[in-house]
Amino acid sequence: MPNPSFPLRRLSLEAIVDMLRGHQLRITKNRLEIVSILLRADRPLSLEEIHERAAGDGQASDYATVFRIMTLLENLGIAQKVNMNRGCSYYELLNPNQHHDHLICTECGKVTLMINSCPVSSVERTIEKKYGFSHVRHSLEFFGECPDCNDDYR
Amino acid sequence: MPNPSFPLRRLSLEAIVDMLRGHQLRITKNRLEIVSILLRADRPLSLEEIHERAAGDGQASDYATVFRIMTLLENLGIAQKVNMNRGCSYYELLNPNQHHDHLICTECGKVTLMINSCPVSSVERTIEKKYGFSHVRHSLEFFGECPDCNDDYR
DNA sequence: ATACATGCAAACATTTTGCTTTGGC
DNA sequence: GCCAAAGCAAAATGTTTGCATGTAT
Repeated sequence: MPNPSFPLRRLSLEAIVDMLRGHQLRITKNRLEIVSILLRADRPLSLEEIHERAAGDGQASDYATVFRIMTLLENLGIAQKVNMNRGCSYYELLNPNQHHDHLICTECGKVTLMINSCPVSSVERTIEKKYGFSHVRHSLEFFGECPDCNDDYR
Repeated sequence: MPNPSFPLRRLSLEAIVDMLRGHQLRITKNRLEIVSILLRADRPLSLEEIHERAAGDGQASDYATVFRIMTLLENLGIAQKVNMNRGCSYYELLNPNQHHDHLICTECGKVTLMINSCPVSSVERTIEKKYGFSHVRHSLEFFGECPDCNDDYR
């Protein structure tokens, strides 16, 4: 589904709106609001969290609409699911200029973004050659106990 | 919950049985069968798949029992969930002597195990120091299109 | 005006729990 | 025999769809 004619070049509301337009998709209040919420988020959000935050600005947008918009953004390559090892899906926008991985506390759930230290990106091309795969991407999360939750010395 | 007095030293039915005993847990037909299924599996299995395979050997064990046994094995550190980016959880046994990561085809779902090439394990200690986390582990999956599914040149 | 997007409601899938019965120790 | 584990059934949770209405183009 991602249309190579309209790549996302930077992470901004305007760039995403342009991409939607490029796919003949409509610019609606719900889409603008959800993208805006994701742009402001400092960690991946669940559908429920997105739904709540959208409701904060007035009347709630529908949960199914949140689901459909996130599915759309995912199919367009604008957003992606993040593995939080929980019972539901978490989403974040995909920044074409800056990759990051996640460090997640298994106790309190706090998410630390690890920017520009990815030990894996360079391996993807190697894997494509070695295994004959194409379009290889990765999902890398570290899980552990953050300093606040680690009670080894209490 | 994992009891340091009874670490899993190798991946075998006997070693896992010993670990269950060490925790005063009972050795039941269901537990033996599910561990045996997981030992035979060459890829992570969903609860439903485990349930099906267990049913194959006679009368079906209960789905809730499969769930409870997998939750137990996970809490003991014998098994772990693997992120397959699907609608349900997949489990595999954790081999204390040999780490592997996964290469998953987004089209057909085929899973390739990548043994002994993990580019990340060595980073865990660094992350513990840098971020003050403890007991850091990781989850790393590569997603792409396998040679059979890649239709770029057809 | 014409689709596409939304809201609402319901269906579906998966996970999880309560409680009685069974069986490992 | 005792208590943990299993079986059964139902609840809880999260995801997905159908269809009538609203709205961006």
